[in-house]
Amino acid sequence: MSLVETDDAEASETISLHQRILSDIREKILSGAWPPGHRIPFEHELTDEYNCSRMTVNKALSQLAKAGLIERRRRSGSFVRQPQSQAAVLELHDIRIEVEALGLPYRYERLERVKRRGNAEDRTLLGLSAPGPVLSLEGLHFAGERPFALEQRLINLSAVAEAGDEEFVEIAAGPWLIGRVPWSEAEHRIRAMAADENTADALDIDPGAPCLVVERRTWSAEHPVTHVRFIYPAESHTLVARFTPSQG
Amino acid sequence: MSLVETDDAEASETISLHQRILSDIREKILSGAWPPGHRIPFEHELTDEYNCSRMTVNKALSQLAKAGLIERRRRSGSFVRQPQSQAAVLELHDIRIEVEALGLPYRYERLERVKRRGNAEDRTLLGLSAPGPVLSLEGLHFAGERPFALEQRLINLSAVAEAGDEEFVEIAAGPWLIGRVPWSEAEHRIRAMAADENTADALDIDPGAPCLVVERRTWSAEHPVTHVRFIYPAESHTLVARFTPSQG
DNA sequence: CGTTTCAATATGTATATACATAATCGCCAT
DNA sequence: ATGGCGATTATGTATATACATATTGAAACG
Repeated sequence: MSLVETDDAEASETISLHQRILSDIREKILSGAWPPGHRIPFEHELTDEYNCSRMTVNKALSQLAKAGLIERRRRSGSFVRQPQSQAAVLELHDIRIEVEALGLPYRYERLERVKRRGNAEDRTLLGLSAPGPVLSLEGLHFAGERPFALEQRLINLSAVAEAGDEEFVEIAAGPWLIGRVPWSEAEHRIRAMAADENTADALDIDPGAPCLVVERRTWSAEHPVTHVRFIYPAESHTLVARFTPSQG
Repeated sequence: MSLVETDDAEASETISLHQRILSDIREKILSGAWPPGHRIPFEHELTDEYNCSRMTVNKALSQLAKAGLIERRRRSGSFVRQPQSQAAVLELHDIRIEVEALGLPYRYERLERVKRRGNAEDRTLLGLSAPGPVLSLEGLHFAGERPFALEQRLINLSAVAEAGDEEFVEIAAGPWLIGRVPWSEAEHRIRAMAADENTADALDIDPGAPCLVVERRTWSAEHPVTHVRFIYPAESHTLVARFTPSQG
């Protein structure tokens, strides 16, 4: 592999030329040295600068373009783009992980489990057009002795038939579904809500207390799989989302 | 450009071979035809299947690997990965856009503007180590006649000196900052909160009513730029985040 | 003067080739 | 058996080359 030794005497890392070009340009843009609208050197100029072939430069620039940092125009060149609509990446971990990250013991407890033919509300939540069997689950996630989150879930049994045979007494359906369902799409809705009687009771908070609600609908191969609603007491949880322009 | 005609008699699109390989494999994975753990054909096999060079196949597979859909192992081949921790992309638009998308007239009204030497709280919020001048702003975003969101913002004047000369009476600082600051990083925190006296008063809701709070800290070239807190009455706003496995 | 045409140019896609690297398998010697 | 060693193999990176395509600027033309 043709690698490059950085001139740093102390820590001479070996990174690929591709990576070097990429991070060089990225740095110029993020530092503001090349402001939005600035024309990036032509491929043939970078070819000279880095003493490499055009393909290598092209690959790096294409990647930056795909990441949205630059815009490429035939015959004109490549230009630093105007910073775009803030899009942030929200990592939604398994609740067990989140709780354990707090250094607290995790426990799950099922409250309710009902198998039924999906009613109108079920079908709306799942996004099902035709009626079919669904599994409705309610459970509590604990951090230590305190309720951490209330989970209300619907599973489309037409899509995941085996789920109908599971009891989900001590394991939540989330981890169970992972690994049983292939790559899927998801839509999340995040909002605030006042705790109703049921919720307040389950979470051991006052009725009307503010809660953070995260709802997730999941599809696999175009078929609805599950709808889940997590309700967190306001104090217990903050979502964190990061935006970093195209790490690559 | 070497393009490929799809065999579809009706709508013969011309897409690049690269794109075709990419979407073919993507489809196989998302449909579950190639479940997690499945070994993808070797590059030389795909080379045969698509009758193209290894470079073309390699580029496509590398892209899928970068997107996290597959994992590549030297000497062993490429494998479909286990679906990862759900990471969703959260689009955070300008509030004006959001309001206008609702078909309501938008208006911004400044409530307060204070220039001061950053106190301890300011510095914590901004992530500033040294003291320095800051601009503190409070304003209301209206959708029609109803308050839509309360904005509380700090701007690090050491990073954006010109902001000190702006009044921000009728335009919010957000749109003003875009275009004046180069590409930046951001961290968002999302939580629920009960409205305090001030907030309830400004938003014309009951004290204690649930609110959705979005806080954003922004850095440009490692320097803190601004900290902003948006407070939405629970009814007025839902954040939507999507996860789609690697559109490319 | 406006319009059309054409050549120049930067990027887009693909090929064939080459060698590096990491991981694995099987062989061999202990 | 077992531990090490080298050959094999699939991927990783890079090159030189070729031609396609979109766009621009200038020349040619009416």
